[in-house]
Amino acid sequence: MNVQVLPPRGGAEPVATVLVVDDEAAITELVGMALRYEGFAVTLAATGREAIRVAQEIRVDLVVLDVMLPDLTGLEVCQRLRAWRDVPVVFLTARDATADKITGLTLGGDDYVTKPFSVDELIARIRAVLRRSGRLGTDSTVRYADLVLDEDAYEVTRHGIRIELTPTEFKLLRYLAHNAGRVLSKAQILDHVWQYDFGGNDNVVEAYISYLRKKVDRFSPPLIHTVRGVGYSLRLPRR
Amino acid sequence: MNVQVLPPRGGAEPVATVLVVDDEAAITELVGMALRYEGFAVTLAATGREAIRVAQEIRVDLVVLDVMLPDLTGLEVCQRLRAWRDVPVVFLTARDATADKITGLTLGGDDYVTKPFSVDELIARIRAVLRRSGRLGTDSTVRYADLVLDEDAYEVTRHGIRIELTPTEFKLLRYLAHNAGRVLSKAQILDHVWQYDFGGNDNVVEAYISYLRKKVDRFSPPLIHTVRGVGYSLRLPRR
DNA sequence: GGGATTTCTCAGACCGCTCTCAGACGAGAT
DNA sequence: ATCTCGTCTGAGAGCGGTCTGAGAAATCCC
Repeated sequence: MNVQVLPPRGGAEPVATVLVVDDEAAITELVGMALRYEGFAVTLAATGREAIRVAQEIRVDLVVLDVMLPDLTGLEVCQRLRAWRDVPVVFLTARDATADKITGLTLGGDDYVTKPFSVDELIARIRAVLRRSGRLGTDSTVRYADLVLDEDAYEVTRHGIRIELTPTEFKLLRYLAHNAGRVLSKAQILDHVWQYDFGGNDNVVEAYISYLRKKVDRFSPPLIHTVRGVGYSLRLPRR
Repeated sequence: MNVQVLPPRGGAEPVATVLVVDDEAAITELVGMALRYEGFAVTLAATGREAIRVAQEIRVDLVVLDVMLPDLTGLEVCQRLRAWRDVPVVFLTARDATADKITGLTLGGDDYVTKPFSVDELIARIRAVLRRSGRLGTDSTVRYADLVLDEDAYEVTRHGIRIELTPTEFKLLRYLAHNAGRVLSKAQILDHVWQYDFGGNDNVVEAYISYLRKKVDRFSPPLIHTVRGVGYSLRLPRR
């Protein structure tokens, strides 16, 4: 029935160990909470030196690294880590970062995400980097019924027919697909899919659900269902 | 799961330990009483600091946390608790919300409920969060005779046939099902199923029982029974 | 810089849901 | 049988959640 792994991955061993480095506790909290829920083991650090110390003590599969830290720059931390052991990195950068600061960040299979980011987007990037580095399975697709969503190629098909989505539509559908069968409230969707500083109201979720329906549920059977007073759910129709 | 367990769960050990934090004694009293009745062990706190102190002294499985406390915000309390030990949280927020749009409340598998809430709704959310965090069985269904009620999917079936219910009908049936075999007065039902500030009269319960009968007791045998002068009961017919 | 695309807001329409009222119904008492 | 009181239920008003088109604002991309 449920295609995807829905429960928060019980007692089994973690998917991977992630070190989250940022001087803002709000950010490390946010990211740590979401990663733990997704089954990752998480360690937090507030400074570059602390990050390096931690990375030498425990095995880390990936580092989420703010480029602006109080003591060292993200690139310096990255270099010192790499001198010790090769570990993939996802950088966090300010939105207005100039191009020259960003170049070089994505070398070697790394990636970067600009603040303020959407939590789910960050996790998707983390997964993608882990896949590229061979630390996770290589399948980048999510499937539900005849819907196929390729997270690396940003492509969606139904019945094998290509569906063109805008970035936000894609993120919303990805979140729904990852939680297929589960009812998701508008607040939940806003928390995961939209940037963490989004201040608007949840009508925007209704609007995007409407857009998605026009594109994705043009085919039958409809997969996007409203549960009035509760939220939305991606699933096959029941009877 | 325990559904037919009717008495307020005798001497056995508690289902889980819940810390309820709110500066309004009326709220902590209300919630505490309901939780104890459901077999939870309950501790109350009126301030953020007190909550943190308590959580460090005793093992707590879940925290019910008002986002507006006199000393700290709910998020701050949450952050400090998490630094100490990972514990799931159900937040209480004001509905009118003077733009207290707090995001991220649902990120780590946590949830929130807006005031004024219905007591049973809050308890259902608490159960759901405990289930997701693996601190309770993972079965989200309640069963009685051929009636199955899935609290996560918001779905009800009888004989495996889907029954469409409105939100209030669903909550009422959930309350009846959790107390199957027991006679519940209209006042009791109003107190648990409706928001605690509901000002109307009992007739609304009669009306909803009537709706439920049309949908649920369309099948035989009838499960919803009137005990004249006392209340209602969900059970198999006698003799 | 300017055009195209995307995001977000707003407002209106729609319609399902909630709750009330009032009268019908029925059980139990006398 | 009749009365009384509690319960049931149809009708309907009002509310509120959801959907969607239109357009403003932001962003992207060449």
